[in-house]
Amino acid sequence: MGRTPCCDKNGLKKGPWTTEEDHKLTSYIHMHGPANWRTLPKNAGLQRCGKSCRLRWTNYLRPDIKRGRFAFQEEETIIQLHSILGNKWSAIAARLPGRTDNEIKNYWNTHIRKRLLRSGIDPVTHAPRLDHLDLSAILGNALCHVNPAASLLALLAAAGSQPPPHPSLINPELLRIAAALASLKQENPELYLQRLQESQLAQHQQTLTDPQTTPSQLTQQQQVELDRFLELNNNNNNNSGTQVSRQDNFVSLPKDFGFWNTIPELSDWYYQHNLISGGSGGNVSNANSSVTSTPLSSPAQVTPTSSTFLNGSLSATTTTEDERESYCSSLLKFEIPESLELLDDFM
DNA sequence: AATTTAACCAACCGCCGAGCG
DNA sequence: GCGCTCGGCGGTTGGTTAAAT
Repeated sequence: MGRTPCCDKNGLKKGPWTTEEDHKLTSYIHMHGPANWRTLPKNAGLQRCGKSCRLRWTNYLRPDIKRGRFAFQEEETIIQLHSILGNKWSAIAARLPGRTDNEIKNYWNTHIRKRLLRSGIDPVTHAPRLDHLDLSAILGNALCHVNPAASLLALLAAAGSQPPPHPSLINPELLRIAAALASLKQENPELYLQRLQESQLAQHQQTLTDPQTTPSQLTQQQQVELDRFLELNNNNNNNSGTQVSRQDNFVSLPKDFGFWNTIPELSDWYYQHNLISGGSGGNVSNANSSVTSTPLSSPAQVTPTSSTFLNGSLSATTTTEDERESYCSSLLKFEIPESLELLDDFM
């Protein structure tokens, strides 16, 4: 009944592999193929468990493994896929040729996760998180490179305004608006608070952070998200320099999304001017009206791809920590249409 | 120069579903 | 149909190296 045990662990070697062991394993698999891990160690002359041999082969010795540092594009893909798939490392690895699940998992835990946290993004939900936001870093960056009005953001956040300002405010133009909002808060705090209370942000955030357990198989929704992402990636790769139609690949900003909904007049103004869709206004049809967009109903908010937003300013092969971190921050910016100047009237 | 701390990553552990006997 | 193992997976550990004190 059943099978004989995979291996008797007594007397089998553990720990790091020697080059001699690697050579034995590689030679055997080249001759016989990676089949029947139970009998492989004995046949190959290895004092190892079959499981250990399989791990060594799949994670290190396999000839198609791409060693070395992750390319920028790979990192971006990992972040995107993780936002859709969660900690399904094998599923992510299946879409990154040459990378193993173990390698991706390690890289996520030691690099990407920390970088997202520093950028104020929850690495689990991929949503902006004020409690993880390094405000001093953002403030410093804004003061040096963007616009002093960023300080208003930090001040608002530090003052505990709820819900927290959306990171898109890091954009200089939006920072200008933030300054006006801060002024509104100062001059008419009751109206300001009323706007905040009318927000449905909490409800939306709950849908973003629904702590459901992850099944071993992809859910139908995850598969849809993944297909959408892969299709978008293919389109971007096949049409370099050509922006993918958001109307086709993204669902425009929901009306109850983030910061915008904290100021209903602001979001209404956008709808009325057809800058975002889904509300009383029309679709995103204006080429200059790429306010923001997000895929529909993902378990976590998915950030747009770099090719959509960076205009090729950052090469796919640039890999320094500073550049990557800078890119993470840039993901938090959105393009603002010139017509947004009309907001001055609104203010 | 010595020690401590942090970062990295290969390898192990334990669980689970599929499938064999 | 049942018991068991295999193969795969995600989480965790611990050894090694680099950086900081």
